[in-house]
Amino acid sequence: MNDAVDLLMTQWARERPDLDVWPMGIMGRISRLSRLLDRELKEFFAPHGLERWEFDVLATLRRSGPPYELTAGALNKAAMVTSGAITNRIDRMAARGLVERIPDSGDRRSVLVRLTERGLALVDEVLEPHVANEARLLASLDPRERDHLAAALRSLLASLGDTTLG
Amino acid sequence: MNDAVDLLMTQWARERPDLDVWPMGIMGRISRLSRLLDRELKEFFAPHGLERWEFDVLATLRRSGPPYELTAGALNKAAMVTSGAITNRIDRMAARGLVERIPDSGDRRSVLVRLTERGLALVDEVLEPHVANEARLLASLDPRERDHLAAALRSLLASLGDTTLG
DNA sequence: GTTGATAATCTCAACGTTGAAATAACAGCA
DNA sequence: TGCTGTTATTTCAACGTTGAGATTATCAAC
Repeated sequence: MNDAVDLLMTQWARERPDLDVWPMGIMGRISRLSRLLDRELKEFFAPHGLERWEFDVLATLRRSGPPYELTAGALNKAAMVTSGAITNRIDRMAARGLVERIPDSGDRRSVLVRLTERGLALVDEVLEPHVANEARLLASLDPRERDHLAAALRSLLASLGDTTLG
Repeated sequence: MNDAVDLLMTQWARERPDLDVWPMGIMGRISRLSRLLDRELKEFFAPHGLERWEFDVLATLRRSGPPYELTAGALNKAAMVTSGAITNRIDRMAARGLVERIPDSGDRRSVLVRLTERGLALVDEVLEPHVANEARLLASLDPRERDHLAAALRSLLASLGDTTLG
């Protein structure tokens, strides 16, 4: 089965036969997959009244365990966005009552962001169907392929230095 | 070697042992890789005076072959963005003299976007080092791993219906 | 205890995308 | 020829992020 990147590479082979564009076979696919999958997740979360970035923040706090709080800095590293973006996200989510800002008694420069009861209930309600939806999107891979794919991606991520969540 | 997604999945295993979150091992990695690689490409193009989206448009036109022109619609499908984004991109690139708008004599609703000499020269100058930079980013994978990874990603992309460039 | 360097967050203007509405042109057909 | 439905592009306000600077707090060394 061919995909859009095969077509793209065929075009390069014709136009620039002097170049071996093999890296595009991986880079191009990661980029296109990321866009396609983002769209799917957006569609999934919309009926739940959530933006994807909101779910990401909720999930990051949820999986950190009780008391479901992290500093703003930890959140922005986990989300791979800038500090300005996290301030903005926390503002909006606090306005919706999903998280609350708590002063960090240990370090007054820091702000702790804590899941409210409402935020906790929402993420726990959405989590299982979300994972099921992700499984649906990956259903074309059999279990062996999944493991190999995850392993290859892990090795690439680690080689690029992505070894901590913040 | 572990990566950030291993940590994330460990947290879920502790907090929600009832759920098998295996899909995150693939979805999370594609998402994080896409961000990391985007940053790297941005850094690569900056010294060449190019934004990543500019290079994408130039490359799409270049690989389509002489006369290096495509409709605005073909460009927005290839770039996976909306029509509004493409109008904006063409405006800016035309202002920089990298592309020009040509009326489509066959269909007056369409606009053909054509690489200028300057745009052609620029993309041909940047292409080889760009591919070399991509190869550097993927250098941790040996040739067999590359092929397997590309094949798994192709199969996933194709299963999601990404089989044409526009 | 003051100084200087570092760190965490917030602020805000610039940027680019989205999504929907507007405009213009095509195609088929009565 | 005149309708009707569809397609291609542009327009534009709303949205969220970036990137840099401002603010406030910490820490180590003097």
